[in-house]
Amino acid sequence: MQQPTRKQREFARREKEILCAALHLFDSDAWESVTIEQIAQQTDIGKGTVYKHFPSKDHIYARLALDFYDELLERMKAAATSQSVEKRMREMLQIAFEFHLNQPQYRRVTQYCHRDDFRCRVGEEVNEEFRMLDARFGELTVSLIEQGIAGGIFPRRPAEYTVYGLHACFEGAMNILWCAGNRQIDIKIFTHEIIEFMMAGLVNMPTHPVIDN
Amino acid sequence: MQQPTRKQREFARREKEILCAALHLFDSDAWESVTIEQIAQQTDIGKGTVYKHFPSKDHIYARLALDFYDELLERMKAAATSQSVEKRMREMLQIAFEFHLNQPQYRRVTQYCHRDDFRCRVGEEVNEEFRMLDARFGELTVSLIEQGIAGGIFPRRPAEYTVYGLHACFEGAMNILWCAGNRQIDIKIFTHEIIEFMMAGLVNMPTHPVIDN
DNA sequence: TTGCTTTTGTGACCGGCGGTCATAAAATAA
DNA sequence: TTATTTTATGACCGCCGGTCACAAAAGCAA
Repeated sequence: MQQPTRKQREFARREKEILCAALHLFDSDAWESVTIEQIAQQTDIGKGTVYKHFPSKDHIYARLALDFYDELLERMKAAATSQSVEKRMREMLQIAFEFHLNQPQYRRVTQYCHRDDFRCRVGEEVNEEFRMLDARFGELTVSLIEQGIAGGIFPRRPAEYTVYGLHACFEGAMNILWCAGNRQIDIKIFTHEIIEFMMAGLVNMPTHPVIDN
Repeated sequence: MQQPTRKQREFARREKEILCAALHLFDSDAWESVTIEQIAQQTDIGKGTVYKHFPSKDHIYARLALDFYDELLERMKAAATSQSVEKRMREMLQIAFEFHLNQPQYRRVTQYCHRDDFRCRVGEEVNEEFRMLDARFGELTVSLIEQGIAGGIFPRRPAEYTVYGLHACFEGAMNILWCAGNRQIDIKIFTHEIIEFMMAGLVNMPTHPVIDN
């Protein structure tokens, strides 16, 4: 495989600049009103050049979200190592919360990109990237839940069902944090409460009555 | 206070027709592309007439969501009556899920109206209605949690913290249900799992160490 | 270095939309 | 029936996503 040419490197560098400019501009309540023209001006290129890099505005959102989740997944994988299953689960949840909270500029693109009408619009190729990401997040969590079940810490039930509660709670918590607006929520108390709630749910759900082994 | 005049009744009737037409049109992935012109045509009125009823398109979304939540709140209040606290909590959660799932046409306007950038745009009067609704939902849930704490069913902790977990989990669950798209989720299993998860979390969270009585 | 060809960047343009407003249509009062 | 007031309306405006004809830059051969 050949090294990228100087022109290809220049193209890639400019694409990163577009994404940086976009993310910076999206970091406000007016994120949906940000125009392609504004992104082009902030990147110091022509408007038509943006379309050389991205088929549509939605693809800019998608790329930003995919890059964000790619890195979150790596961080969570790197953390799930040495301690007990329960500690690893807490640590993974903590990392997930902190990763979101430390990069609030991504909040709108990540929320927007969850929507299935959005995913319809961006087409099959980008959708496949999202599905693969979802699958890898699922694998990571299900695997840890299954280790917990095997170790007797979590109740015996299908891990792919148990993950529903974790997933719902995490996503809802992020929505609440981002939608808090001017309502005063102590973020540390909130995330602590949510993690305790999740762990209490995870550990104490009733054993699934239909497991046959 | 005078009875509304025939003209005022006619105006109110037409406003309900506009909302019905809008809801019907919003019930697809293309909901954001629905135009005021289309709503006007479906209602058999002129485009300018829509603006006699609603200051902006966002106000149409807002009114639909407010009406939806008003009715949900009444249903949940009516249910929280006779049984044990735990049964009442389960019943309230069940009602909340069923109410959403039985009226999927509201899914997009309800999700959209949670966003704080949306709430900034619709102005203070509509925002106040949303805040009052949020407060009433909070009161209903906190009150039931406090009854559970007093009855020894739920751990002693500030109810306004405990509600965080419930709130996050419910909101996240609805997001997942609506965003499932073509992914196959068995809705009955999913909602059952989520309610079990919530109840397990609610009942088993550690007692809050800083309560002083 | 020059001239020709190819590649790439660009901003004028197009079609469509939210929202406005001048005016037509309808309602009311005398 | 006529004049006045009220209300509905759709042409219009400004703006935006996305396109494309062409200008500018890059590459190549002589």
